[in-house]
Amino acid sequence: MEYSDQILIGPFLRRLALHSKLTDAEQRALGELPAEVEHIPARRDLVRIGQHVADACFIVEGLVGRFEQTSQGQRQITGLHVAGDLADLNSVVLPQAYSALSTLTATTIVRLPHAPLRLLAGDYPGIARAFWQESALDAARLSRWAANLGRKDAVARTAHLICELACRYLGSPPTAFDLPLSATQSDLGDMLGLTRNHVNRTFKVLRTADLLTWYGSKLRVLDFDKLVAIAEFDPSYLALSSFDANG
Amino acid sequence: MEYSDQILIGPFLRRLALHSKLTDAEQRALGELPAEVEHIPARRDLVRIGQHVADACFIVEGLVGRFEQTSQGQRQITGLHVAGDLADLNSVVLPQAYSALSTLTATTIVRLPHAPLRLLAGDYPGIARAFWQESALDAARLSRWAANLGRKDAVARTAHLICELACRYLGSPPTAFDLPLSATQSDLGDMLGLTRNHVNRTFKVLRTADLLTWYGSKLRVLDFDKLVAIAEFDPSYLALSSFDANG
DNA sequence: CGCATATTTGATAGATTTCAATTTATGTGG
DNA sequence: CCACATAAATTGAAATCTATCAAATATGCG
Repeated sequence: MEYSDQILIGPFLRRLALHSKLTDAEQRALGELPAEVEHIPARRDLVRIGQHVADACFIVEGLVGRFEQTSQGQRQITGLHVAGDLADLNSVVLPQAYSALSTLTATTIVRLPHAPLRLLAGDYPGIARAFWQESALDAARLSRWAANLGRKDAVARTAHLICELACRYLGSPPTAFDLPLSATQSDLGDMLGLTRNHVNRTFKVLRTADLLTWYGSKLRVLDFDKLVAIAEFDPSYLALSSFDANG
Repeated sequence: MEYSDQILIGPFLRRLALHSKLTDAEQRALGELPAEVEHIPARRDLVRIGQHVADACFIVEGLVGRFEQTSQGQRQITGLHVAGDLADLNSVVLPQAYSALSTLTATTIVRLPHAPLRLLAGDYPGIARAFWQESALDAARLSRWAANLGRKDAVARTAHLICELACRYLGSPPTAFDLPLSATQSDLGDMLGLTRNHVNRTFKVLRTADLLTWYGSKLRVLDFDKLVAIAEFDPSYLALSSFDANG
């Protein structure tokens, strides 16, 4: 165990508390969960489709994607998890995985066994509700992600992805900033439902319009507001405190 | 009140019991929820984006869609709810709606106020877990829906939609059957991320291949297995008992 | 340096949208 | 039952977007 549990789970606790009111006892109970850090390289499966999962992955650092795959080997990323997310909390109530979970970058995680999570949810209604709410937010993000794939062209779709990621990384709408998006353009294609080839062209368009630059595997956003406009991005579905209060 | 509550909620109870074990007391408590039937015409909003919702909609009969919409008036349907679904159970923990909910056909619903649902979830851990699980299944369907939009062409996408709907209507994989899909091709376009124009052409392809017929607003599937093959459809994510057991 | 991987670019084919028009259903009032 | 109005389905042609194939250029790494 490298850090104290409290420090690890802290960001997630803050996130939960943001939407749900947790009593001191509930917060303490969450903080006492067993936690052992694991360092995982990029491009590794945390969960495979069909696997019977026995723990949920808390992301300490890094970027993790939710993958669907066709038999042809085609992949579609349907959601992302950043530091502070409890990536597959769903698995507590659905142990059989219907999507895969893979690291996009080198990632530090903590595996939280289902058993104590179930006990917590059973003993503390506030925790049960907070967990359920996380799944509901997951669904809200997935729904928006689907709308993106269905009804926006490559440029707007890409802009929307960048906006979502920026807000979730920073917790607030930024102006100009660096996004540690160390994913390849292939990965971006899997997120956007585009070929890596077309991702490249699309980024070129955004670069030419002076909306962003792309150096190394880091993205610098130059004009967030214009990206928001192109993407028709409305951050309220992310339920981040910086944007609006949420009951 | 037109029917007894038990009869109304019955299908949903059976669905819940399919995944989660509920005690007799829990089932009884659910059965005692207040229930008043409402008949709603096609093409009406049950929930608008941004609205602060105070009850969840149980679908007794009909077809309801989850809508995302762009400012340009473009719409994308990201999921469907059929008879027996508790459509926006999510709203119990996320009262502010991030997606709209609209009827696609004439629909009979029961509005279940949040307050008693919250009490039930607080008093009975089994119910809390069952509700959470419904949200998790919602997320699983949304993820697959997104993958569909991102990585399949019009024909495969359409085939997949039909397969999902068929399985959810019938609860089991059918051979040849009628699908009461009384949605216009425009609505289908909103589901599939296609123009109504291209939906029409796509159905023509499926018809020409003798996979289905389309008369009135009813769909007859002629070759379910071939549709499954085209769609690369794997029903396990629907967690219907007829396909596989689910922990 | 040499290799592997990722990015960039070009040319072409294919899929889908858009615009436009026609035909076919569906409903409504007389 | 008919005439009419309206909405939906069907079809066509052109424009646009994206994928596919192929190659060239960077970039990182041992």
